[in-house]
Amino acid sequence: MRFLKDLNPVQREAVETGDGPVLIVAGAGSGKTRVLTYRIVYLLHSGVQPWNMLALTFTNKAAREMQDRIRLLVGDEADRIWMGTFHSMFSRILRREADKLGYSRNFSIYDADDSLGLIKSLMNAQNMNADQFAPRAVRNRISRAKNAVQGPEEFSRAAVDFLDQKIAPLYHAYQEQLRGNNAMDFDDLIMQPIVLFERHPDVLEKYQERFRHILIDEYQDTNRAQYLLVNTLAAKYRNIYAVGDDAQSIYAFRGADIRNILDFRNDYKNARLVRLEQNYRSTGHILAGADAVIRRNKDQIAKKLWTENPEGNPITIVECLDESDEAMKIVHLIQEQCRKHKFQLHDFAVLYRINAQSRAIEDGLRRAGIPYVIVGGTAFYQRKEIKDILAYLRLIVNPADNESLLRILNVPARGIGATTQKRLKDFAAENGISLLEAIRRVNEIWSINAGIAGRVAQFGRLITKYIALRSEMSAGELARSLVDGLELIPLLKMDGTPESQARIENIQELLSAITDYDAREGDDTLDSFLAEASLVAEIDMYDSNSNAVTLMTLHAAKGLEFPSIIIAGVEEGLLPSNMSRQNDEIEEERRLFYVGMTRAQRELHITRARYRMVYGERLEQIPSRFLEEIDEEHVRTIFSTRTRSRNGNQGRRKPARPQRANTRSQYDQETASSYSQEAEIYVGQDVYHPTFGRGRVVTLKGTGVNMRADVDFDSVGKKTLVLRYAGLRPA
DNA sequence: AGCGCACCGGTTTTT
DNA sequence: CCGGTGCGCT
Repeated sequence: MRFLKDLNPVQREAVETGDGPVLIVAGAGSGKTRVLTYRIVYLLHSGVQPWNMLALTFTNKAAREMQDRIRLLVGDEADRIWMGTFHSMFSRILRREADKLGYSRNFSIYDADDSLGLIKSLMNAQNMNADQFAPRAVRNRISRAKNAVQGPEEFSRAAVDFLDQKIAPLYHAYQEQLRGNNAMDFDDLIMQPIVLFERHPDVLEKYQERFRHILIDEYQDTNRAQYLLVNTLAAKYRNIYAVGDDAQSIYAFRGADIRNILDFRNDYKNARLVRLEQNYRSTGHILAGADAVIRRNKDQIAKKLWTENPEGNPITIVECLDESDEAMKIVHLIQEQCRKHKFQLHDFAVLYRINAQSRAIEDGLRRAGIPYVIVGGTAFYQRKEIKDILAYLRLIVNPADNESLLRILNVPARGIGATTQKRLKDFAAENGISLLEAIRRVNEIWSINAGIAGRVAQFGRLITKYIALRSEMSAGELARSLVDGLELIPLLKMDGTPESQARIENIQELLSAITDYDAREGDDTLDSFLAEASLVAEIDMYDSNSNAVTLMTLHAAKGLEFPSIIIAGVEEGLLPSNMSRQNDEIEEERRLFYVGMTRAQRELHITRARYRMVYGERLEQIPSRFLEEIDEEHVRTIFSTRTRSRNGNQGRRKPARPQRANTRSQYDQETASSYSQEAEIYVGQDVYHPTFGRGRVVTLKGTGVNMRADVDFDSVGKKTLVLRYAGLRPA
């Protein structure tokens, strides 16, 4: 096994360790991904069949990248390993076994928004005052219960405080509605498999035999339900290989339970423990500074990170006046380092605590003409126009999905309002039928007058038509025909605003994504496309090769690394967030800061502002307590030299040099978009597409993952393709 | 009955 | 600066 020579002795021990429970405590930058990858290759070499492994990662992107690396080492065998997030892997299992749980295999997956909509309508139906209980709070409580594997009954029995007692019947009703809609929420994708395995020991045994080796990445961020699920699945062979770092546990708010990793050796007696402590990523100053911060936390698995890397430059703390000054200083930092270290734009990431911070930074970058990509914010699949179309498609695939139906019943506007909706709902409830069924029988509902009933019936016929068309068309054709039939694009065109133009482009992008998915995956793709679409995270679409600075939250940065990191807004109230009061929450914020610091390879800059607009009010900010925790020897501080008076004409700064800013950004946009580094596609090039054959690139639009090409094909004429999906090759 | 407009309130992080 | 809710108009 030649590849083992790429590993240091400890990594090698981690890779070659025997069967049974294993915990790899992998410090930041210690080669965790490499160990996990080689462990899988090692298992394959020792005779384990690829289909006997289940590898669970934190993001789809991580899974994809790992699969790519394994493929380079062992070839196509890699594709037979089940590798993906908990949510996508278990939704696959659930689809196969859905009937055993009283669902059918075409169930819908509800995201947090869909769940919230359902909870709101339940609260309305039960005349619960939304002022008393925030629907979001109810949803979060239910989600937490599910993460702790509490079904409605257990929850109800355990409910002691007032709020829980109020929520218990809602939880019950919510779960019933989900079942009625043939839908699962995110948490169900973990909890329902547990239920499945409890009720059907034969099914459990089938999967225990199947997945004899289970590997889990980012183990510190698993929740109780995930722990239990893996525990059940691994009970027979006990080959559980968990990799994680307790110091990087940052998802407690979503149910992650750090005890899973801290107690691993209690849960699995005679588990082997390997500590990866040599850091290959960061310079000495950065690592020492980060270590000084994280040392303050109690409750840790003992470890001491070290590195043979050079000391490098000290960590720089840049004091700024306010958020726009901060943005300017970030621009300067980027420009200066590009000159000094020959860094390129994709070598930089700007990290922040909350998405709202990106606005000011974006403004600064835009003004300087520096291209950037944002990870997070409003994810593509969360956009209204996209969710609307997906709701149509979901309804077509799963006619029981009342929630999706309600979303689109009046989109685009058909003159079917709240009152009519209520009447339809009542009729459906009285007769125990789905909303779509009620719509088909709208003539029997006397309270709905003829004019409106006509429009309702028309909607019913539309959906019925597409349900029938589904067996005759590919998913791509169906979606395209639907968008045409709804006349969404002409409707948006009439608006004429830049936003509606962007929406049109988003819709077209969605259509190409479906078409390309079709071309790749073959038949029955609408189901699986919809399932995958609900589970993509923004980070999954992130393309690190684009010629742009990356902006994202500290959470999104987990698992990534960049030559140069800038952490913005390191102030009390922001980092640590003022939502965190108790000590364990402060410790989580500290871990978050630690995660951010340890993303840096060569340069780490931290900015903070003395004043910041919060709630439309200019507040004086105090430096984060975490800054003092970095030993002085690793830090250099640059104080703000500017005075407050300059801020007086801040709002007027824009007209001061509009010409120059505009030309610059136009220039950059052009250079950025006429050439795609990743695919090496440029305008005028002859290309080859797996489905459409030969063609020539006419134009390129967008940047990064959104980059699209108009290609003139010999076979089918002109088509717009999203490069990320299209698989174009230079011909 | 539905739609458009104005105000108000509430804001972390996300599979 | 964004969305949701409530009111008044059509």
